[in-house]
Formats: sequence, structure tokens, C-alpha cells
Amino acid sequence: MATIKDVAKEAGVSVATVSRAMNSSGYVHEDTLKKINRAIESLKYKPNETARTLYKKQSKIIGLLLPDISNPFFTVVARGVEDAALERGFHVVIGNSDQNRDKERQYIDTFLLHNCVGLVSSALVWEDALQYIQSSQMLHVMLDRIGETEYSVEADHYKGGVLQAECLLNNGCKNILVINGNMKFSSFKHRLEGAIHTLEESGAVFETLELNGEGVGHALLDQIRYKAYDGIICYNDLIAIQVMGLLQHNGVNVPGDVQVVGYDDIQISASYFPSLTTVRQPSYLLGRLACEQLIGLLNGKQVKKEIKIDVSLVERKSTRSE
Amino acid sequence: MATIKDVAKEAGVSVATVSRAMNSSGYVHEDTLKKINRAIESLKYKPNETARTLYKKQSKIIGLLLPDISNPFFTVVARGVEDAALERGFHVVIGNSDQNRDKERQYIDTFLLHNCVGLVSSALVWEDALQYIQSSQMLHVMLDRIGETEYSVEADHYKGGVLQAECLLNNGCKNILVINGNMKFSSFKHRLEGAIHTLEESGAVFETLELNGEGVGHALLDQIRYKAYDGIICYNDLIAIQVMGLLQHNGVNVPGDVQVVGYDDIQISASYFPSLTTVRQPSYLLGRLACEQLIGLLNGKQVKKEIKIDVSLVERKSTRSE
DNA sequence: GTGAAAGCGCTAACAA
DNA sequence: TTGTTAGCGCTTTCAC
Repeated sequence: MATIKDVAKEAGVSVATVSRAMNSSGYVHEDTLKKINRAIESLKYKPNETARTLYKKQSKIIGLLLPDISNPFFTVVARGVEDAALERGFHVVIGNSDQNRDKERQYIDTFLLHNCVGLVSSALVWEDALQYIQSSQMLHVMLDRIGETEYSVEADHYKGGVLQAECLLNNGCKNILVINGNMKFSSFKHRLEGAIHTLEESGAVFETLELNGEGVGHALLDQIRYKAYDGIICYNDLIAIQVMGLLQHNGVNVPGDVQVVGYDDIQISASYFPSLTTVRQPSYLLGRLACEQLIGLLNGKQVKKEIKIDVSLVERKSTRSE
Repeated sequence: MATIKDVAKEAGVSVATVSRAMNSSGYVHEDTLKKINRAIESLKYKPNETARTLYKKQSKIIGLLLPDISNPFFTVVARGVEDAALERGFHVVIGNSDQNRDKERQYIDTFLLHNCVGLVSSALVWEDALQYIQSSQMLHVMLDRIGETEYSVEADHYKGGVLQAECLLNNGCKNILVINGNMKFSSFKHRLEGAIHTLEESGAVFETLELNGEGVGHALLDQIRYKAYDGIICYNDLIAIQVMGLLQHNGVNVPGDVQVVGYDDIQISASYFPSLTTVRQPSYLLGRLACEQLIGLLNGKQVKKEIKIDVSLVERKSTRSE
């Protein structure tokens, strides 16, 4: 690959001038500029990002730390981040923590060592992560989590939980199971709080069950049958679909016997049969906004510290709307 | 962050010695080594990857170019690549081409500019991509595609297609629709060939329909009804699930009226109701092997040029096994 | 307007 | 066994 030296030689100028021309920093005569551009074209020159990064101590890379890339929700978020970044000349490196402290730490280190400009993170599990990140010069935007000191973008999870509960309540459920995720994450915590608060106010009978990402097993089926729940609130669509599958495979009709409501509105939720009633989070937008916030920060723009996004109920066929 | 200079000063040696100690290249006295290690510890020093990369003209980054990260099949492949890379001290940058020439090209350039050591790619759509990559010094392993000149790892798609066809044939289908993907990709092409060959030999009635990733619409439903197909072969599970959903939402029973067979065995296929009969590709392994092949190549090891992986039929409830 | 030169943090000859 | 030094490709003072 051609270097800046080659371009300088080809154009008959010094490397400094080429650099100035490329970055439009400082004066460059129009004619010189033309010569340089011609040289760049003919040599198919592209500046070496590594060298740039070394000097500037700042790459054009944004780190994205996600708990589970195989969850379609995060895939879409990642797309949002990526698109926003690419439009502005940045690149995204995705790190997948699997909700594992060490992996998480390892990725943060990787981002640091590669002089990433910034980090967009979701669902950090490592307790000292925030402190660690703050002690570096890396900018940070959190997705889906409020941090007192951090910039963040998140959906209104409390409202989401309320919507889930109201939906089942309005459709006549009297005995509800709330399956909730890892309470370490404020997103799950808030949706649970929203649901519980609504349920309690209504006087309905309900129970909660914390699932820590281990998936849905037969024990759950037995419990559902034994307790005769007529409605199930799930903390995300992936779980909701697993639950529906489990019920259907065992002769329980959805929504006839049990109504199910999910959270996220991932793509498959609409094509599943019965199609899943769920709370839609604008996942793509979430990613986009987080990335834009980060880049705004980078450019010294005044950006909102906490961005909150609305969620909405999408009623489909896994509940019996009347 | 501390630099090698700080460590050298702290340990009372020169930077060269520190470098030698870290890379275990050249002689370092045991006592010196201890001093250096102590200094590294106390300063929490981590070598700057950018500087290393600039000098070596080779980073520890492996580029992974995928056509669609939101397809769970590729998500799992990516995991395989990532795990294999991380184990060996490499990092993975995922690029998502959306089957778009420009995006693809842009990603290849990005990888090049960041001095990636190698590239694992799947389903390249840009015609000149291969040539472009070969003209760089970047190593390349292809997933899911045979290239005469390239290293590759791929599943036995022809056999997969045969398996799909045999499955429907054995279950009594007489009038089959084969939905196939973009014929530019040898993986789709081979599975189609396998299916067609088997179907032709059997004397069954069948038709093909090429879907170029645009998803499944109502036109398809009309056609299925009009033609009265009793079996549908899909080129991947995502499409199969969409097709099943479309049928079910319109009162067509699967597998009662129409049997459906997919390809990939993504996670959701097992929990869908009815659970999807499909051809299992060992996606995680695929990614892992490709990455290991690449790193082997990098280390100058003798590696197999083309690795072919077996596929198998997973019979579930979207077909009527007798 | 332009060029010479220093330096980003690291590695690898080469001397000592 | 260790240190000195040049240089990876780029950006940025600072002279001219």
C-alpha cells in the first residue's frame, strides 16, 4: 500500500503538505492541492489509520459492549450504532460479554489498548466497570441503564412493565406469572417494578419468577399447570417465545388457556403463531441515538445527558383483546 | 496510561530490555526480568497495540465479513470465530455487509487500513472482492464458499439439499415448492442442486422460486394455495419460519396440509410450534474452524485448504415422519 | 504556502 | 546480557 511519502514524491511536495491537504488543516495552494489529489488518485492512496491513531492517541473506532449478540434485540441495536457511526466516518467493534465479568473486562481493555474514542455499553455486569472506564480517557454512553454520572439512552422500562400488566389485566387475566430477568440490570428491574405496581393496584393474584438467562425448562411447565396461571408476563420476547413453544408443545392453548405478553418486539414475534403481543422498544433508534450522543460528545457538542425513549404496546394474538 | 518508557524508568533499564522481556525475544537476565515484571505490575502497564501494529504492520485483529448479522445462523458463526480468536490472543471486528457491494468494499478497506492480519468472509457479493483481497497481504479464509484459490471451510450443502428433498419425499409429498436464495452464493446454489437432483430422480412434481432476501409476502400464500403444494423446501430457517407463520395465520395447517423443511437449525427452530424439521449445519464449529485455519495459516502451519463439514437432518414436527 | 524535523509507543538491528 | 538508535506512517509545531 502506498504511503504518504509516495504521494508526496509523486506530487513533488513534502509529506507535511500532503497531510495538510488531506486534513484541510493549514494553507495549501489550489494548484498544489490538485497535484496532490491527482497523486492520491493514481496511487490509490488511503491514509494508514494505525499511524494516525498512534499520533493522535485516538482512533476512529467506537467500542460496543453487548451482553448477548445472539439476542435479536441487541443485533438491531448494534445496527443502529453501526449505521450512525459509519455515516460519520467511525467504525464499530462489537464485543460480546456473555454477561461474564472477565470477558467484559477483557473487552474494555481491548478497546482501551486500541485507543478507541468511545464506548457504548449495555448491561455491564462487572461492578467496577464504570470506575475503570471513567479512569480512562474513553468517552462512555450507556444503553438501557441510568447512571448518575454517565451519559445514557434508555427506553422507558417502567412504562413498559405497566403496559404489559395492563394488557393482561384488561384481557381478563386473574392469576398472573411474571417472569423477570437478572435484577442487576435496571432495565429488567424497572419493567418488573412497573408490572408489579400495576398488578398490586389492581388487586390481581400474581407471582414472580426470576430467570437468569438459563432458558425455559419443563419445571416451568409443571408450575404453570399446577398454579393454573392464565397470564404470563415475560421480560423479553425470546423468553416469551420459548414459553409459548413449551405450552403449545404440551397441549396448552395460547391465548385460549394462557395469555402471554413479551418485551422488545423482535422480528420473529410478528411471524410467530400466534403472533406475540409485546412492548415495542425502538431498538434501532436506541442504538443510533446512543452513537450520535457519543459522537456529539466527542465533537464537543452540547448533548442531553439522559435520553429517554417511549415504548408502546403492540397487541397481537397471544393475548385476547376484547 | 503508562508507556514502555515509564516501565523502563521504573525498572531502571532501557526500553529495549523491557520490550525483549515482554516478547521473550532475546536474552534477559532473570533478576532484570523480575524487576521489569514488578514495574509492569505496579504501573498496570499494558503495551499499546496501536504502536505495535504500526511497527509490525500487522495487528492482532481478524476481520469477519458477514452478509447479515441479524440472521441467528451468522450470529452463532461469529461466536465461533470470536471464541477461537480470543483464545489465541486475537480480536475480531465484525462487518455487516447487508449484501451490499459498497458496504462490503468499505469494510474490506477498513480492515486493510487497520492492518488486520486476516479476513474471514462469508457470502461476498462484490465481484472483484477476491482479487482485491488477494492483492493485499491480508490472509483470507472463506466460509461457506468454495474458491479455487482460496482457503475455505464449508458445510456439505449439496448433501443438505438432498436431505431436504428426501425428507419430504419420504413423508409422502407429491407436489413440492423449493424456495431458494440468491444463486450468487454457492451455498444456496449447491443446496438447490442437491434438492433438485433428488426431486428429479424421484419423478415428483416440483417448482422453484427464487427469493432474494425480500421476505415472504402474501403473493406467496396465494401461489401456495393455487398450486396446492403439499411440501415446501426453504433455503434457511428464517424463511421457513416466516412461511410457516404465513400459512398458520391463514388457516393452513403445518404439517397437516403442507409440510415444511428448513435449513440451518437456528435456535428458535426447536421451540417454534410446530418445531421445524431442518438440516443442521454446525454453525459454531464452522466459525471456529475458519478462524483456526486462518490463525494456523498465520503461524505458517500446514493447514488443509478446503475443510468440508457434514450436515444432518433433524426431523421435528413440521413434517410428518411415518 | 511550504518544508524540515520531532515525536506518538513500540520493535529490532547493531554495538557494546 | 544490555543499551543506543533508527524507523513504522502519520500529524503538527515552527521556521522560512
